[in-house]
Parts: sequence; C-alpha cells; structure tokens
Amino acid sequence: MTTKTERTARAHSSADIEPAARGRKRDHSRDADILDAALDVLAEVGAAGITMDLVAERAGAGKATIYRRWTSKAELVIDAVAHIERMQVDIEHLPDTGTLRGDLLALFRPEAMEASTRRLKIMSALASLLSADQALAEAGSAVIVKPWADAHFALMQRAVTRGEVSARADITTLSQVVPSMAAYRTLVQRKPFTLEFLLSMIDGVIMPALRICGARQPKKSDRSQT
Amino acid sequence: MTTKTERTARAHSSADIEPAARGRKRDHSRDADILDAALDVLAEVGAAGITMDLVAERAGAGKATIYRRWTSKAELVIDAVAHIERMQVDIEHLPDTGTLRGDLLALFRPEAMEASTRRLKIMSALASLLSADQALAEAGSAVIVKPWADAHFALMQRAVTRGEVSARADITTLSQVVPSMAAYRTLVQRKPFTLEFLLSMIDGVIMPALRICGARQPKKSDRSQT
Amino acid sequence: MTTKTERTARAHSSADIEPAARGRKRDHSRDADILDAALDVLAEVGAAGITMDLVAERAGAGKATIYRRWTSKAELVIDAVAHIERMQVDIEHLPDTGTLRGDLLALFRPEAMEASTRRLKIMSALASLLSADQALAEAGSAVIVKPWADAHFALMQRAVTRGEVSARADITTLSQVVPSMAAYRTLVQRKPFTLEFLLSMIDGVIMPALRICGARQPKKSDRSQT
Amino acid sequence: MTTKTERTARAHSSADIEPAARGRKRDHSRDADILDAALDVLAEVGAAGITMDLVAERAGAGKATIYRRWTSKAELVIDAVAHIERMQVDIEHLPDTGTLRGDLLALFRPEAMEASTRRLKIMSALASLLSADQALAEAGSAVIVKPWADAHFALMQRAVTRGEVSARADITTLSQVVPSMAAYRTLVQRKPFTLEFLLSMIDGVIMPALRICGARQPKKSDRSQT
DNA sequence: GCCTAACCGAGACGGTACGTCCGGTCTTTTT
DNA sequence: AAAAAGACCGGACGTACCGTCTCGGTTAGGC
Repeated sequence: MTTKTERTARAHSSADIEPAARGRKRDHSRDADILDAALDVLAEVGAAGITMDLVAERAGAGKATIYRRWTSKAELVIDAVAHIERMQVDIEHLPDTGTLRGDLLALFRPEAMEASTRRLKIMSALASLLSADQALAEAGSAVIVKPWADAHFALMQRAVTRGEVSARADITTLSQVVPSMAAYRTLVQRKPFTLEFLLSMIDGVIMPALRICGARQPKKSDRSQT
Repeated sequence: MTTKTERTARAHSSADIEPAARGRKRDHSRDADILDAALDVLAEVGAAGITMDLVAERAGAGKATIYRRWTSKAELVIDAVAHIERMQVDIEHLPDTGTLRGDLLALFRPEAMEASTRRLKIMSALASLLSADQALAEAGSAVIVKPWADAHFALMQRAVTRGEVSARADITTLSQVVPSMAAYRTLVQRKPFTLEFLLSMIDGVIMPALRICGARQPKKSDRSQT
Repeated sequence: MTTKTERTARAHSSADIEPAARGRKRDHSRDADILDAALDVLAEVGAAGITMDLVAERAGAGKATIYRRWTSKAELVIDAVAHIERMQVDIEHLPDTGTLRGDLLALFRPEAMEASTRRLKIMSALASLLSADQALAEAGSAVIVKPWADAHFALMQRAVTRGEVSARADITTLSQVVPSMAAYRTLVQRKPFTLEFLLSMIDGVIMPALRICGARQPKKSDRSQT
Repeated sequence: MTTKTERTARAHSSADIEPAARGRKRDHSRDADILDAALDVLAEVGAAGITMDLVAERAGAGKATIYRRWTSKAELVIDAVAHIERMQVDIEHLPDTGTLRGDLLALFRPEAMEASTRRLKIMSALASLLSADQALAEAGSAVIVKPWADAHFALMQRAVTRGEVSARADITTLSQVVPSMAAYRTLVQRKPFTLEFLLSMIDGVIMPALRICGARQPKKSDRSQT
C-alpha cells in the first residue's frame, strides 16, 4: 500500500522524466503525521467511529490534504495499519533457537501481539473497510499476513535444510496456516491472539504435519479456550 | 442468529405468558422475501453499497417492517448470509466414503462453493459488518464457521473410532483449520474457495497432521469431479 | 417565493389529480420553524456567516429536511426574508390621510423600517444571494419591492381619482421610485432607510413630478445626509 | 478603488520616503491582465461561480500575485467592475445638446449599456460581494453610481444656470435617481438597462419633477438613435 | 358483523459523515 | 525580490444513509 503519487509515478516507464515539478512540493512529513493521527483515532473511537474530520483535526491537517494523498478512508486506514505492521516481523533478524518449534514460538512477541485494546481496535477496523473493493482487500490482507507467512516459510525452509523436517512437507501451504488463522481470529472473530492459541496451532497442527515428534502432546490447559 | 421477537421471547422466563397478542399478526412469510432481497442487493452492489432503503425497495417492504424484525443492518445481513449458509453443510447426512480424506472432499460441493461473483460479494459483506461490535462478530463467525467445523470434527471423530487416525491427534484444533482458513480467504482476502485450495489444505496440512500416510499429491483425477 | 412542492404542484394543470400522496406527510409547520431559525441566524452572524448547519441546528432540523423544501441556501434565505416582508405592507388597509403626501408618509412605519441591526443584516444577506441565478434574482427582488410598489400605485391612483394628481402623470413609473431606491439603499449601499431619506424622495422627486404644489421646499436639514 | 500599495502609500504621511525598493519591481502591467481575466471569468461563469483560482489561471498568474495587489476577492471584483465603469461616463466631456433632456439622453450610450449577457453577469457579481462588509459596500456602490450621479448633477446645474430649470428644484436628490435605479435594476433585479427604461425615468420622473413642460411622451424618433 | 390493535408500504424526520470546493496563506523553483 | 505553480488549513457545501416516526390503509382476532 502506497500513496497516490507513488503509485502514479510507478505507472510511468522508467525512462519518463518528471517535468521539473513546479510549485510547492508536497510535504511528505505530513504523511506520517496523518497516519499516526489515524491510528490514534482508531484506538480511541474504534473502527466504527473513525472519521476523516477527526483524523484531520488530530493531524492538524485539512481534509483536502488527506484526500490529495489517499483516495478514500479505506486506503488511509489500510496504510495506517501497514504503518504499524511493518514493525512487527523483522525478516532480516529471524530468531534461531536450534529447533523449528523454538523458532516459531520466538517469533511470537507477547508485548506486541497480546490483546491490547489499541491493537484489537486497530485491526478490527481493517475488516470493515476491506470489503470496499477487491484491490483494497488484497492490499490489506497482504500487508497483514504476508510478512508473517514469509517469516514462517523461511524458518521452515531452514528446518528442512538442517534435516529437521522432511523435504516432502508442503511448507508453502503450512507457512500460511498460523498467520491466516491468527488474522481471521483477530480481524473477524475479534478474539485476542494468545499464547494458548499459538501453542494449540503449533503443537496440534504445524508440528504434527511436519512429522516432528518433539511436539508436546496437547494438554487440557492448552485447549481450555475454544 | 434469529429474529428480534424470538430473541426477546427467549429472554423472558419460561413462565412468561404472552399477553394474548391482540391485533394483526406479523406476517412471517415476509422474512424470507426480505432476506432474499438483501442477498440480491448484496450481490448487485456489493458489501459497501448495501442500503436498507435498497433492500426495502427490492423486497417491496417498508423500512419499519424490516426494523421490526431485525435491530440493525448488521443483524439483517448476518441472518441473510446464514440463510444461504444453512444449505451448505448438513450435519445429519454426512458423507461416508470409507476414508477420512474421501469424506472431507465429499463435504466440498463445487456448485455451492466455487467462486461465483454473487457468492463472493455476499460473503465479503459480512466482514465489513462484523467489526461493528463484539457480539455481532461472534454471532456472525459462528454462523459461518461453526457448522462446518462441527462436520469436520464429526468426520475426524469417526476416523479415530474406526482406527484410521491416532486418538492422540488434536482434532479439536484440526477441525477448525479448514473452515477458518476458508472463511478468511473468502471474507477478507476475497479470493474464491477452490478445489485446489481445499486439496492443498487437506493434503498439505490436515492429513499429514493426522499422520495418515495415504495422503496423495493431487492428481488430475481429483479435479475431474469439478 | 414558495416551497419546492408548492411550485411543483402549481406546474400541474388544474385537472391533475394528486396520486393519493402515500407515506408520511410533510410537516409544513416545520417550514415556519426553519424560516424563523434562518432569520435568527441571519441576524446573529450576518449574511456572510449564515450556514445551513447553523440553521438546521437552530431549527432542530436535519439538513436533509431543509433541502427537501428549498433547493439551495439562496432560496431558503429569500423565503425567510419574504416571511418578514409580508408583514410590512398591508395592501388591504392602506392609510387614508386625505392627501397623497400624508398617505405616502403614513406607509412608512419607523418601528419596522428604521435601521435595526437585525433588519439591516437580514436585508443585506439577500443581495449576496440573489446573484446565484436569474430566477432567484427576480423572485427575491419581487418579494422586496413589489408589495411596496403596489401600495404606492394604489395610493397614487386614488390621488388621481380624487383629482389631486393629473391623470397624465406616469404613476406606473413613479410608484416604483421610492421602493426601488429604498431597496438599493438598504441592500447594496447598506445605509439605513431613514425618514430624512424618505422625505427627500417624496418632496424632491415624487411630489414635484406629480405637480402637487403642496410639497414643502426642501430645507437644508433634510439634505444634511448625502 | 485602488490597489493595495497605493492605498498603503496614501496612508503614510506625505513626508514618507519609500525605502529605495530593492529587488525586482512589481510589474504593474499585470494589474490590467488580472482585471481583464476577472471580467472574463465573471462573464463566463457568473457571479456565483467566480473563483480566485479561475481568475489566476485565466490571467496566467499565481494566486499570491493577486493577493499581493488586492486584499480579497471582493476588492478585486469591485476594481474589475470599476475598470469598465470608468469608460462609461467622462465627466470632462459632457454632452451639450442645448436641452437637459437631450443631454441626459446623450449620456446614454447604447453600445455600452444595453443588455449584453456579459455586462449583466459582471454587474450582478458586485451585489453578491458588497454585502461582505460596510466599507466594501460603500466603495463598490460609489464606483458604480457616483460618477454617473455627478454627471447628472452637472447637467442639471447647467440647466439651472441657463434658466431651463427652477433653482428651487432638488437637483441633489434628483441627480441620484436614475443612477440608483439603473444600478438597482442591473445589480439586483438583473434586468437589462434599456432605452425604454431610461425614457420612462426621464419623461415620467425627472422632467416632470423639474417642472420642465417640454417633456414629451416617447416617440419612435427617440429610439431611432439606438 | 363490527371494533380495535397491530400490522403494512411509503416516505419524512433528526443526525452524522462523506468527499468536494474554495478563500486566503505559505513554500518551492524560476526569472 | 517578484513571479508561476501549487500544496496547505479551515470550514461550508449538498448528498447519502441510518434508525425512528408518522401517515393512511389493511388484516386479523375479540366482542
């Protein structure tokens, strides 16, 4: 997800020469201000209550300035969520605990993932806006799920390389299971994403499917939440 | 999800006696007309475009008539979607092909599930409304996912009973994987739910996790039934 | 100036039969509330400051309700002004002092005409809105000038009848002089309409033009204001 | 009405010395371009539609350049109208036909006054802007009415001098009648200022009020000069 | 068979957010 | 330093839609 002008620029062939760009430059430092304001508002009034006027007021911006950069409220909110999502999975510095199970659990950072009201409210706002059109839906869910699925894939790939997992395992599909289920739980069901849920997914689905026998057997306590 | 009066009635203690219901009786044959109209409108204008006025006009009903039966647009849409969902999984007559894999595939009915624009539009409308409040989110996703997850659980239970699957498998968790992933794919990502997707889930995730070695890679013959 | 539906109704031939008017009836008692609110707002914030939101809030009405009755802010304001103008000249009960000069002066009611801030603000608002389109301009100025010019014409006609004024006088033109000049002074120049101004018009223009020799000669004091 | 700097300069005491004006000199040839552009736009989109952006674009100027010369849209429009009005009455070269009636008619130049759409649109724009504040209203109507009233006064004075008109006539008031009525007709009523209107004013009001018995009823020959 | 309460379709109502437009200011690059 | 271009803030515009209420009319019971 990107701003309007970035997308326009990309539509030009690389040989295009920008026509000297007269007039006052768009102040791209306002982008971050506006996105931050959007997240603040989202966290305060929730998905249903967010308003362009509120965002504009909070950002100290005019509505026209916002609409110059994003074509609709939906685009703005998706970009805003992408803005915080970016910080969550760092594909460059994946954990390395020696076992896949340890790696997958290490990816889970309770301080970021656990149900803070702010986070839940922000995420659930997405679902209500993604249905606006097909393109938004794809952009939005890519932003949410893709980086995490990539991380899972990388960890599984490494496990295959070191022989922990059979090369015949369908890690392409398996790497999407936890991120998708987590997104569904958070966006649609609006339940918190907890360690218990993660453990039941890893030990009940992922590890068995990869035929890694080190997986603990699920205990009652792990399943106490439906 | 039920109509307003049913829910209201249930809230009363069982000793409550309805006060003899004077006046004209509510015509419950209009319920179905209104739900059908809602689905039509959803399919035509999409989730973002649906309007109570449009539904009322399409149903040839007044808005008051609709609000007498459902308290909000969200409730109406959830009920409308439940209205078609109900036809999809028949918990009373589950397939019995002899193998779990066969059973799970038999549950998939291409004519109902495969990507029709109408179906996609209808489903994606849900996501946009569920975020309105917590109660709706639970009600809505229960309607979508629960019956299907129950069916999966029943089939897996049977496979355990007949010894096809280890009793140690976490079928509670596993029975939710396909329904949830399918819902996420349809509601949020707005991609069609296809046989390919189902096969990659069953053969890449479910069957391996259940340690059933009979899982095959998808072949042409699997798709001949489409 | 009339409401939207009245005008529409009038466009029908008299043989038209209204199609039974289904649905809730428009509550025409709200018309007066809204017009009063408009006048209040006009008097408080002035012509430049009037806002549909302010009027709606003051009237306790929704904006849609206002726009259902008047197509634009201009129409509303003109109607509002007409609403008070109507009270100013009562064509049925014209004064009868015995002389035309006395009658013309008697038409002037200081308590209504003299420059109250409220009145000036309200009147000057008209000018700023009349330029919106030709039809409004005619409607607006008709509302302001017509009733007054009609009264002048009737008084002059009576003076002709009783022989006070020559039948050859162009009373059609003369009857428009004072109302038009007064409107110009009030609307465009935004000066108060005073007794001094009226006297200089009657004694410097109207009475001489009618060749009535009873007119006082203008004195310096009458002309002290330019 | 004058430009900002002229007005500013005049506010200084006459001993003020301009501070040597460093840098590029303001190009005053742009003034006329901008005023012409304003008139063009007025004529094309009407009073309600005029926009500073439109004027700037039409003039090939930046908005800042305009605001450097006029403090507001109202001032610009008034100046623009004055720009054409200036050409209409030349107080230095008043007509001299030998009779007051002839002089007054000679002041009327059909090619400038008669109803062109352009002229009407331009004039009516004034009314919408004059109500902005008291100072503008005076400035605006002075520009429109003053020069014309002065010319009438001069012609009437001459008629008094040559004995055509009684010295007792209130020529101060009478000299304002036609200009004011014409302005009202053009600005507020938006009707064309025609020869017929002028003749009815002169022969129905002015000449009778001046007790000049030579006033004729309009004949064909009066219009042959059109 | 008549009364009356609750239903029905239609649509006006109060309120709120939308996305657009414009006035007047400020910034960037060019002349 | 002034010019053209155009982004910026603030705020009003007129539209659309939600959920409620009112209208005239219809459809059941209960009398």
